[in-house]
Amino acid sequence: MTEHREKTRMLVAVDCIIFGFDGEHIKILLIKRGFEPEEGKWSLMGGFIEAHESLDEAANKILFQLTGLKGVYLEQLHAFGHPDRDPERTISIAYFALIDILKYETKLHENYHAEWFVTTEMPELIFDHNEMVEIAKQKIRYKAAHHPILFELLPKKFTIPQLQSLYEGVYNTRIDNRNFVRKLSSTGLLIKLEEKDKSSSRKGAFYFKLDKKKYKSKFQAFLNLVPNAEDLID
Amino acid sequence: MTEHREKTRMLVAVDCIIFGFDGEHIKILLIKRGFEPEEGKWSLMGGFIEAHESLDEAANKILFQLTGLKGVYLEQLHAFGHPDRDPERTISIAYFALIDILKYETKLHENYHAEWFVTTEMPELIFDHNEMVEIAKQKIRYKAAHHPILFELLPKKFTIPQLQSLYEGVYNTRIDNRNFVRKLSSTGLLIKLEEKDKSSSRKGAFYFKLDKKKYKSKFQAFLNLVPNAEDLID
DNA sequence: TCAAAAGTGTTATAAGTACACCCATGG
DNA sequence: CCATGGGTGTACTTATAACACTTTTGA
Repeated sequence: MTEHREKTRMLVAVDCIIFGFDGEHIKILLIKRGFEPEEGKWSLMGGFIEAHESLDEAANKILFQLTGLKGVYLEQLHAFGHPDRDPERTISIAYFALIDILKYETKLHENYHAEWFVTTEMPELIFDHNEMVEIAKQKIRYKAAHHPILFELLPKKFTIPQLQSLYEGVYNTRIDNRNFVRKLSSTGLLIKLEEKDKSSSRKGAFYFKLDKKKYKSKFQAFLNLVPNAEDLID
Repeated sequence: MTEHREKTRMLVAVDCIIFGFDGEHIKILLIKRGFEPEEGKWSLMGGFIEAHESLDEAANKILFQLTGLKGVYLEQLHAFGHPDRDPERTISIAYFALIDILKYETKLHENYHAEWFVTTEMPELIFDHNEMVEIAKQKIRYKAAHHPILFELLPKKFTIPQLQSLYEGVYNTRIDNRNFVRKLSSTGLLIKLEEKDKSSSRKGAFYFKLDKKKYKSKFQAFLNLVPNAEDLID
């Protein structure tokens, strides 16, 4: 961008940190590499940027290759560029995705030897991928403290107990159920359905769905669903 | 990062959005390009990543070249990679810096034909640099609503009226002085000095300095110095 | 003495937190 | 009929917002 000194051309990659929630735990989708370098080791799904595509396009493509999903929540996280982060000089732009784990097509697992891992029990990853995952977890905790992104991890209809255990999982803390419900309903984001989910209790828990209009309009508002959401790092 | 298809190597650049505050306005430091491409037009200061350096190192180097400053606030903003953002395919990692405009060595202006511009009266910039600046302004508004980053723009000693007009400038709003002072003192970040700044009133305004220990420890805390800090975009 | 900016308190409203019991149901 | 998880209300504390007058001083 400035004067012409020697211009070093480099590989530029995109790596995706894909989060899902199975009703109990936050999980990350990893692949066991069937190719060099580092064949046989676990890594994030990624790929090189091609000449014709933008970063966002590349990230969406990679996400689609592994999950079969389009139009899901995907956000640029950070660019990583330590000279020795990869055997050949490569800059990687990391993205994180939040997907409904049930929409994910399990068949695609096999092509890529992919597997979901609970975020607290992850294998060693190649290159700086462990660092990327840590930064992504931090970012989600930071952002979800004020914006309703965690809904992206849930199916269209979900129960309050599910939602609460999602927040409790992300923040590794117990949340008072009465305060949680009050804050939730003050957002006006939820619409109560007739139907109940009877799968996890005799009484059953009512399903809710998102009010999509309000969701879009309040997406940037500060919601504060998480108590004591201080000391979070961006 | 995934299977070997054709690997396209690209130029990777760093561009710096450098913010300063002159006591009245937030300003951005731009250079008039003395080199191709786009010679004679205004742009951000930038440079290509070299083979041996990390992204942060490159950004710090570029900042130093233009300002003579080291160790100032510098944060990665976003990676830009539209295929046609630049005549030759280039990925640019944008950083933003917050500097004390008085520390800046004016001599360096001349080497680069640099000039400070009020953020509301900026010239047309090359490539996607206008977009970068917009995103940087947004980011600062978002971040400064909860974290005390704006102190990075002030000299070691500063007055409350200066600080307030800084916030008023960033958010383009008037802030109630009594509420502002109360919130400020509840943070415990400021230490009152004996000395007064007599330059802008007969009465004079007391200088304050940052309590650096508390500043570091509270840097991640949510401070909420900005009223109605909602509807801010990350 | 007055113009111009600095500095200071109170009250009302809203939000957050802590806390414990009843409800509905299937087995 | 009882064990299990779902659902609800109240009182207290804290934070925020609105609001106007007095102080200091150099010219």
